[in-house]
Amino acid sequence: MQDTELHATVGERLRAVGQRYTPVRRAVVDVLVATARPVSMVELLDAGSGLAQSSVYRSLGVLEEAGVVHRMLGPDGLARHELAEALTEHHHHLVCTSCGTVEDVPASLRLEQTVARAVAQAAAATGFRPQTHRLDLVGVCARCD
Amino acid sequence: MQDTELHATVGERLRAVGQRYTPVRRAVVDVLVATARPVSMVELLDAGSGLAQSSVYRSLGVLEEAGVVHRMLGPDGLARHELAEALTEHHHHLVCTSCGTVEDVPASLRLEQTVARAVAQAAAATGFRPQTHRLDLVGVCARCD
DNA sequence: CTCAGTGCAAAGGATTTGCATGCCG
DNA sequence: CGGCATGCAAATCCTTTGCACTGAG
Repeated sequence: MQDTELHATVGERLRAVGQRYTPVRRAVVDVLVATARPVSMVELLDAGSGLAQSSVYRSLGVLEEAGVVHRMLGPDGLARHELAEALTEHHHHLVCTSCGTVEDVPASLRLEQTVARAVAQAAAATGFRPQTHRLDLVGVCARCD
Repeated sequence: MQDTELHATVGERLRAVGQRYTPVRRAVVDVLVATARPVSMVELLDAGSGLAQSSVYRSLGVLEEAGVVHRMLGPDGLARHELAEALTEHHHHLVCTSCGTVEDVPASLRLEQTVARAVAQAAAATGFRPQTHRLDLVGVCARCD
């Protein structure tokens, strides 16, 4: 997706939930687009020049409600944010237990099909209503190894 | 695994890392065994009669280092602990976005094989050294639905 | 003018740590 | 005896919230 198009989509989604696409929110989205992996608050504050911490937290909250960003928790317990899959594509994570970094890895079709089957099975057996799934590969990244 | 046997194994693992199997640690393990799903700190403190919060945190830390318990973070950002898979068996999680509860679901052989393939692929492509993986099905549990 | 967005500072909440005590080895 | 485990309380750290200011509509 082109950046221009993406920003337009983000704007639409925000308006859809009665929110505006403000400078801070745009700055946050820009960082997320540029990084293309779940980023921590520290990274966001470093990258987005001069943003107030609370504003970033609030922007992320709004963007999350709008379905634009997705929040996850890294192995260190710190929150990480990335663009929602609706704006990127379904992927999984390589979680480094050494440095805490989380990288994206594209999902394979075959794997997804199998997961879908497992999901359906679990749902049928337990009454659980699945919404999405997460597959994280936990280990040590090339840089720490 | 029998409880007796399990406690013996836990004791061994602790000694292997130069730690003792103390009353508090045993109490914590007892709760984890009885619950058979990731439990929050609150649940641990409620279940384990009269344990000091800090002691439980410290015990969990030691047990984690010994490879006896596994720590994860629920959708609410609160830590949850369960027995490590070496002491139970490989399984996945049903994560309820409504109440934050995490339930276990056994892993299917077929799924595991596919995942293993995906893991190997990712490792080869990125230099990532995988140690384990997590598959969480996120949705709403039967009780909240 | 009105109201949402922003920044700063203070509050909140889970987790960690310092320190004194008690127990096991 | 010596050292680790424990409990209590204080300290940390990430995150959230209160409040006043600013800018867009």
